[in-house]
Amino acid sequence: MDQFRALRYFSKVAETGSFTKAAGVFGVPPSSLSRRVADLENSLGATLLKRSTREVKLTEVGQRYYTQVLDILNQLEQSNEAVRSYQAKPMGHLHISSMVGFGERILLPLLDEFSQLYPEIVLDVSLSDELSALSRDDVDLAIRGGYAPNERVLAIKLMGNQFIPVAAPSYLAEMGKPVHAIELKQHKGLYFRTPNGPTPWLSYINAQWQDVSAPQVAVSNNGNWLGDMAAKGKGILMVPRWATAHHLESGKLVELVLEPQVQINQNNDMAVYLLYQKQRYLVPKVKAAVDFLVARVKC
Amino acid sequence: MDQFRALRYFSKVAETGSFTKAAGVFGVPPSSLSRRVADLENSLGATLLKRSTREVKLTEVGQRYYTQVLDILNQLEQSNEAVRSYQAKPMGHLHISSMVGFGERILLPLLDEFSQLYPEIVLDVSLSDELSALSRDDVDLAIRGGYAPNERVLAIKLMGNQFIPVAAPSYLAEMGKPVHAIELKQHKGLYFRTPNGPTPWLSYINAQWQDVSAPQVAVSNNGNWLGDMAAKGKGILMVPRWATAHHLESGKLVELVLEPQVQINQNNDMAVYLLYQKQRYLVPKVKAAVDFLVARVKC
DNA sequence: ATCTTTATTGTCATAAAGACAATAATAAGT
DNA sequence: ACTTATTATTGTCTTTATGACAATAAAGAT
Repeated sequence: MDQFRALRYFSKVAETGSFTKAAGVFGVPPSSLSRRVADLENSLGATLLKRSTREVKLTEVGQRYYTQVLDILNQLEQSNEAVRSYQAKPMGHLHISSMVGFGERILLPLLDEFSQLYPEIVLDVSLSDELSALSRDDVDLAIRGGYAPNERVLAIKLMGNQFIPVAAPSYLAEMGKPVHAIELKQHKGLYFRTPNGPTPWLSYINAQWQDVSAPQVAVSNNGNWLGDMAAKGKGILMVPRWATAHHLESGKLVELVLEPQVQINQNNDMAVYLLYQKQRYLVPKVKAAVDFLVARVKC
Repeated sequence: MDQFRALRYFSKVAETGSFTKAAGVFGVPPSSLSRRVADLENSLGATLLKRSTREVKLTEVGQRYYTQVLDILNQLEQSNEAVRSYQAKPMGHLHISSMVGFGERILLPLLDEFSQLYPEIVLDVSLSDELSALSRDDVDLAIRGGYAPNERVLAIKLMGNQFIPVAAPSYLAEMGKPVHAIELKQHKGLYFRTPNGPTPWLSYINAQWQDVSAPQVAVSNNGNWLGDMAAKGKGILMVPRWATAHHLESGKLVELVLEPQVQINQNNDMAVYLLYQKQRYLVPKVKAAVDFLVARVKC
């Protein structure tokens, strides 16, 4: 039995819920699929699909098997793709998904140069703070603030992602410069909205984590706007150092040194990670992009 | 091309470093492996193996590919094994749908023991008197009163479902004990509401079926409540023997012996059936439950 | 109850893989 | 340097597996 074919047939039938539709995809008569799937079920000694004339549904085992088979077929396809493109030069679509802030400040400015280096690569960049599934999908490279989701994905730490409190000199002149973390509660706060809600300000005071968030003046998922608000003296903002470097240099914002430290997360080992499937490093376009980004960004 | 076969051949050749040895493992001539591996290389457009007469070595891509392929083949084998294991021992979700009365009185008390017997089965029990279509719903087992519905479903008669008239001694003391069925019309009736409406009382009098229903005092689809009403002397109730056994034993209700017999249906071969779908490959969890229930419940 | 859609089965045609012998290539032994 | 032995590959035929197409059966929808 051609197991590979049987698995593709089976998973397509499961996906479409119909032998006829799936047969259409492969350009063969439904009877072929029926026979191959029956062979497969026979070899496993289990019923994978509940058939009726109107719909085809997965059984319980079928559902489990389907999930795994889909994953296996995907991996195989990726491995094949990697080998096929092995000796070709970097080309084709490269889908990069990045956090918005990092994308705007760091990634996009670099990509011009990358495009010139590899003119045959068509860039497709998505900026979003939602964490997209790297695994089964169409994303070649992802840049995220968290850790690797599974062992098939490789994570390279690009840079630290420590959030620091900043404010405009004018704001500090008016409201006073806070020294102890607890004083923040009397200030005005500008907040990032992550997919999990606005990020609180935390500080480790008297052997305990305390929320020292100031009253909200503005909340947004747009870092630029929050930065501008802060520069206008509207409040204090917790922001990654790399995202506000230009404001710090120009003097529009200054870093607040607080005692004890204020963070937005109990573990302060936040970092920006470059994620990709390790089996895809063989694909020239992926390798080119990974190498390029690591060379340019990594501290 | 049977890609999995090609992959198995390829990886065995890579592992043994020889077409001849690998061929021995599969019990086919080396020429077959040579052809399949060549096909594979052809389809990938890359050379995976460096051949010489003395040894076969992996190329650089070949090495990468080999590692990934090995992983994929392992996963597939595991998935297949998982299915076989599922077919070998009772496990997974078991969805049982039962009539309310039977479920409460008989089924649920038994299921604790069943759970202990088969800890890997997760029970999902729905109690309802609607007759859910066994085929289209995701019900593994159904318990219903009535007759065996159709071909594709296997039905096992668990117990009789004959309805008998019962009343409280206090009620009989007050209202008199009916002897002939026709007298019931002068009594008070408690009625089940089935999905088809309240069940009438029927009796075969003078070679004719007659409705001998008493005026309705209460109608409900809740057997417990009707039983309690009857025990309080509110009226006469037609109820399955198994559902009122406890009241009969405690003497709170007594069975009425009427001439001629009173039934709720013209055919008196009502029974409680255990229904499950006939499958090509027997699912252990279903078999376990069927066997268990038959052993415990069947008279 | 009838119709329509859909999966399955039967039968034949076609394509793919295996078997076996022959050949070519290369490293080892002399 | 020459021979030998081992091993992969190629040619040809046979066997097996898959596809094609028509016919049948079953289940939901009208």
